[in-house]
Amino acid sequence: MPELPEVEGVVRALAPIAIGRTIQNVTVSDTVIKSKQLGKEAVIKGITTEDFIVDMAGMTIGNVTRRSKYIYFHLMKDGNTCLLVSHLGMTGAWFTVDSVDDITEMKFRNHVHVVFTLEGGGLLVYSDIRRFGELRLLGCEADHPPLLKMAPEPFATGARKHFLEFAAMPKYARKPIKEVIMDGHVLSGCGNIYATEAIYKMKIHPERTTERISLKRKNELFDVIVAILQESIDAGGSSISDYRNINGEAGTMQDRLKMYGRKFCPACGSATESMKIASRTSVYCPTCQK
DNA sequence: TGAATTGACCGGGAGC
DNA sequence: TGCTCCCGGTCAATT
Repeated sequence: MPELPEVEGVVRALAPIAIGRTIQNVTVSDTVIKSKQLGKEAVIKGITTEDFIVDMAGMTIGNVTRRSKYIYFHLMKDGNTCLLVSHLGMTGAWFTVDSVDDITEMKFRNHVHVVFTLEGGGLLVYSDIRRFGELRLLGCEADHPPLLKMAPEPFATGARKHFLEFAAMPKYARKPIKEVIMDGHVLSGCGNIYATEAIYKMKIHPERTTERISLKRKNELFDVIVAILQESIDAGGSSISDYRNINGEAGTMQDRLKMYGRKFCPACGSATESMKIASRTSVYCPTCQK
């Protein structure tokens, strides 16, 4: 599952290869074409497959950036700018290869859905096993309002203030803290893995409601989340399940996780327990987390 | 009007 | 071996 650190790794790997390149043509898998023909919004969102192919051809990639868990391809064509927004969903991955056959892992090679052929050679490939990811071609961010509602980047000035203000709002204050820190309107880019780790480090029970955590502790929690996200970026992300970086390589952060996916608490040895919070599995130590 | 819930999008893999 | 069902990030639609 790619979260913010994993997406950051993809962007850092993708940017130097993609910036300045022009897309010669685009091909879309039969699977996606058939789904779209059935009226489903499979991978390519908000536009027909035909229009996507026509519009993307001739685009020059001016920049590749990250916003929360989204990848933004800043594009130019005929003097106009636009934005290709990519979310990896559960199992999405980008590859830069000379041929699709160069994708070594079969489960990714078998689920290639969009191939951008670049002028001067080389392919930019989007693969997605479960097709939960999305590609959305926009004129600008404002064309897709949910993007404007995202909380500030956790590393940006103002993110702490935003987090504390939103966490104090009644609609969030009465919810479990784990649900609140995973909510992209409150805090950007903290998914289930890092939320699990952060509240474990803070010794906070996942069900504890936000209003029952002091302002001082909420400040500390924010610091812990930011530190964990940064640590994971430095470690190349966590390779849980189907995340791979641009070269199909795995990160090492999963080895540093203290609670996510653990059977026993590394601090006290208690058997961990799990429960559903906001329909996501929350693993916690019943002894340490109160 | 806003909040809460449900549905859509899926294949891998666990469990039986 | 083969079947069933759980899993989950996000948005949209519905209640």
